[in-house]
Amino acid sequence: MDTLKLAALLFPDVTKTPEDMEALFPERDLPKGAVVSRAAPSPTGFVHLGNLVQGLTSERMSHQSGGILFLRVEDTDAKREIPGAVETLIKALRHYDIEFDEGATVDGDHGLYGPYRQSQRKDIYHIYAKKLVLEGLAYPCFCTEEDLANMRDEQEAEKANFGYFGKWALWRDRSIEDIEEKLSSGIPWVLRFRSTGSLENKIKFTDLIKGDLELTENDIDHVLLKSDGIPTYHFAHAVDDHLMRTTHVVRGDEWLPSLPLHIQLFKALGFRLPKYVHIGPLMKMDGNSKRKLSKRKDPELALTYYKAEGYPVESIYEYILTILNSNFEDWRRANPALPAADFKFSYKKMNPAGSLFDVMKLRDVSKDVISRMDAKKVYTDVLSWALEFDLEFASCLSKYEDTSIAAFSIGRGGKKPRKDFAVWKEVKEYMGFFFDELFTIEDSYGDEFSKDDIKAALSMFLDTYCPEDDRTVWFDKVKAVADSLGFASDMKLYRDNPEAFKGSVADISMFLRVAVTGKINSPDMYDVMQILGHERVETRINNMISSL
RNA sequence: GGCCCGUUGGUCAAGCGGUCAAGACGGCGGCCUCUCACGCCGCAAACAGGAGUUCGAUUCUCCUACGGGUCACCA
Repeated sequence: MDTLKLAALLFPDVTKTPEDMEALFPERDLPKGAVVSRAAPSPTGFVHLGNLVQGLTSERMSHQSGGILFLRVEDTDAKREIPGAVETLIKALRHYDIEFDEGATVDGDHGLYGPYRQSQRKDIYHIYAKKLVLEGLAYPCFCTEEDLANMRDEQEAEKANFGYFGKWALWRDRSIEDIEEKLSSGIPWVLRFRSTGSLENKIKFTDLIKGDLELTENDIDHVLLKSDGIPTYHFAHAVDDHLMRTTHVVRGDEWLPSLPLHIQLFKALGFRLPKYVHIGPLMKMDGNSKRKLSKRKDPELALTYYKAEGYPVESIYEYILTILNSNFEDWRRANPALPAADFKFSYKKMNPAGSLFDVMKLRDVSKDVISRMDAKKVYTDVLSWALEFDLEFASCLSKYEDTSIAAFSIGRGGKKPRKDFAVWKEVKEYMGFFFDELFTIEDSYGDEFSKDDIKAALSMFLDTYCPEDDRTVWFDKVKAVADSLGFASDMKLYRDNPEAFKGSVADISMFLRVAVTGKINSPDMYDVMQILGHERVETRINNMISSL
C-alpha cells in the first residue's frame, strides 16, 4: 500500500506535522509531582453528580499537588449540541468550588494549550490522523450504516464477537484503487485504526484506584475520525491529553473497557501514557438490586435537583468527599472548623467498587454542615434559595431580616448546636411561625386537658409575663402557673407520681407553645418569646384564649 | 453472549496473614430535658460459597455464585 499517496488523498490540506505541534505545546514547566488534570464533560446541558465527583477528584489532585486543572469541552457529537450548555456547566462547577486554571470559558478560552473545545481542534486531529495513515496504522472505511447493521446481525447469528475486525473489516486491506474510486465519487468515509491486537494477548496495567489490572488486547478497528472529520472520543482523548500535557486522567470506570484501545492509540501515536484514575460508579437502590444512577430515570442525579431541594453546596461537597475518601469523616470530626479544602485528599483512599448514593447520609452530613454555619450565613443562603423557589417565604425573610437572623441564632454556635433542618426547603416549616403572614395554628390541645385549665394557664402566664425577665425567672413564673393549677412544677416529682397531678409544667409549656408557635414542637420557648416580642406574644396568647 | 471490574452488618466503610473484625448513617432501647432539635450511653447487625497455600486466613491463589460496567460514525 502506498501510504504516502493515501495520506495525500485523505488529507490534502494538512501541511503541519506532529513536530510542529510538539513545539507549539511544549511540556509544562511544573514542579515535580504536580498533577495536570482536567474535567472533560460533554456539554449536554445536564450537569450531574458524576460530573461533580469527577471534577472534584481532578480538582483536588491537581491543586493539592501544585498542578493545573483545566476544562476541556468534549463537543464532538454535533447531534447532542445544546446551546448555552457550556455556560451552565462552568457555572455549576464553579458553584461547587471547582475553579479551573485554564480551559474553555463561557465565551472563549483561557490558556496556552487550546483551543479547549474539541469542535475547534479538527486541524490538530487531522495532523495526527495523517501521521497514522502514513505509518499504515489507519485506513479509510466506506461502510454505510446499513453495512454495519448487517455485520452486526451476522455476528449475532454466528454468535461471534461484535465489532469491526477480522473478516468483518471490509476495508482494512482494500487496494488503493478501490479507495480512490470511492473517494472520487464522493462517498463519505470514516478513518479506522488498524489494530494489531489479539484477544489471545493480555496487557498488564496499573490504575491508581483499581490497582493492577490484566486486560485483553483490543482487536477492533475502531473509528478514529467520523465522516464529518471530527474525532471520536478515543482519538481525541489521546491527542488532546497528550498535547495538553495531562498527567492524570480521572474518569468514570465505564471507560475501563476501552482502555486497551487507548493504550494502543497512545503507543501508535508515540505518546507517553498518562496515569489513569478510574472512579467507580454512583449507584442507587432499585427494588432489591443496585444499579448505576441513570440520567433518564433518576432525577436525583441532576445537580439542579439538589439546588431545588435546597441542599447547601457545602453539604453536597462534603458528602461527595465522604464518598470519595473514606477517611474524610474522621478528619472532619477532628477538624470541625477547617475548610474542606484543607483535607488531604488521596486517590489511595478511593473505593474501587461503586458506592450507593445514600440520601439519609447526605441529610446527616447536611445537618452537620448547616449547624456549623453562623446565623447570618444561614439567613443569606436561605434567602437566596427562597428567592428562586419560594417567593412568599422570601418576602417574609427580607421583610423581617432581624427576626429571621435571631431565629436562626437559637441554639447555634455552642458545643451542641441544634440540627433542625438538612435542606433550605425545610426551614419554612421550622420557623415560619415567626412571621405573622405565615403563622397558623397547626396543632391542637389534647382532649385530656380541660379548656378551662388551658385558658387559665394562658391568662395567668400573661398576667405575670415580663419580657425583661431572664430565663430562670421566666421559667419560675411558668412553674408558678403549674403549681396553682394543680400541675406538677417538678418533673421528677411528676414522674414518680403522675396520678397526683393534672399534668406537669411540660404541659403548661405546651399550652403556651401551641398558642405562640402554633405547634406542639418548637425551639426553646423563652428564646422564641424574646424574639417575637411582648406585643406579638400577648396578641397570640389572647387570640388563643378567645378561640377556646 | 464476549471482555472487564467488584463482593466486610440494611447503607457508607476501616482492615492490608494472628483483631473480642473499627467507626459513621439508619434502626431499636435508655439517659438528659418544659416539647422538639442536640448530646450522651447501650443493643441488634457483616467478612457471598467452595477448594487450595500456610502453624494460622476477612486479608494470598483458583473455581463457583451474585452484582455492576461495557461491547456506536455517544461521550
